[in-house]
Amino acid sequence: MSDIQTINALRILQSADVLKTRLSGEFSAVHGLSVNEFFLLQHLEKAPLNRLSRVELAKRMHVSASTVTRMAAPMEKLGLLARQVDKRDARLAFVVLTDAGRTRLNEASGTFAKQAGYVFQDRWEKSELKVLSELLYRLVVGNPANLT
Amino acid sequence: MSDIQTINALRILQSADVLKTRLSGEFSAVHGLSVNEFFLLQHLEKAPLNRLSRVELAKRMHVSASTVTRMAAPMEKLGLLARQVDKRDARLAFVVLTDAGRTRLNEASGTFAKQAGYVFQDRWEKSELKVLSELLYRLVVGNPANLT
DNA sequence: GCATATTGCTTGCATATGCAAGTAATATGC
DNA sequence: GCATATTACTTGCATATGCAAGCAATATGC
Repeated sequence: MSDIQTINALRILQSADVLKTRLSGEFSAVHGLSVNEFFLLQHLEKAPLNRLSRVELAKRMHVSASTVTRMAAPMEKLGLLARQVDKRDARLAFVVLTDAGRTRLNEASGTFAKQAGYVFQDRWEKSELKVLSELLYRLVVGNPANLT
Repeated sequence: MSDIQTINALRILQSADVLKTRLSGEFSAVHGLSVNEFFLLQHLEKAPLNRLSRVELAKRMHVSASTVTRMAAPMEKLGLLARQVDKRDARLAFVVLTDAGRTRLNEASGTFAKQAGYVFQDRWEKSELKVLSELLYRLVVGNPANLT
């Protein structure tokens, strides 16, 4: 447990755990969303036409296609998502963000920002947060999963 | 999707996903360990007497006590861990790192360092890695889960 | 010192997720 | 243009994990 790269990897993994733990509580309680469902909505909002095929969504979320199938079903029933079959290619079943989904996402984004604020406030200067974001950017840049 | 704190939180979560994906493949293939089992071994190695109660281990790993119970059982059978009941308090069942466990951990640590190297090399100067580690340190300092 | 509360661990049940197989649609090679 | 391969999605099964209940041991209040 020594070289700087190992330490950074460990700290990133642990920081993510801390963040996820903080988020998941309030997310399910206040918004009825899991953290992963929140990310699903975000990927759709960022996508052209607010829609993505299930396979593409799976890649961006770092989950399997079956997980997307199973996550989308209940969210469709709630009206947060819709299914849209492609006319040219009947295999494609897009997941589309509905207005209700966008509304829910906006509410949850507030919670996300609030929790991120708790975590970072008072321990980092604004300039340091900027440096941190730039260093982390190199880890996620080019990754289709990147939401920032 | 705007303020710097939100962006940093998102990037940390995504970076952790990238790292975990990279690690889990080689870990299970080469060492027969999941990433979480690797962390379990690390927590024990860092602990006094190389042992921790199940409850304490659960806290440090950010998992439930039942998960520790279930993770430890097969690792005990493999001889990587041992169970040690406290004489004073018969409720306490320590999880202890065995020599075989330490050996396995050392092998896996090499893999971890190698993968961390792949991720960070060529994209960060040594000095930047130092800055990154210091900024991340504030997220994990004081956390009993911190391994660095 | 006894009744009650708390603590540490385990187990049953529910949920989440991956993998592999299955199905249907489209693409490719000839 | 037909046979085969590939792609997109779904489903069955296995594993991982949390929560709540259960159990046993210890601590606490009186």
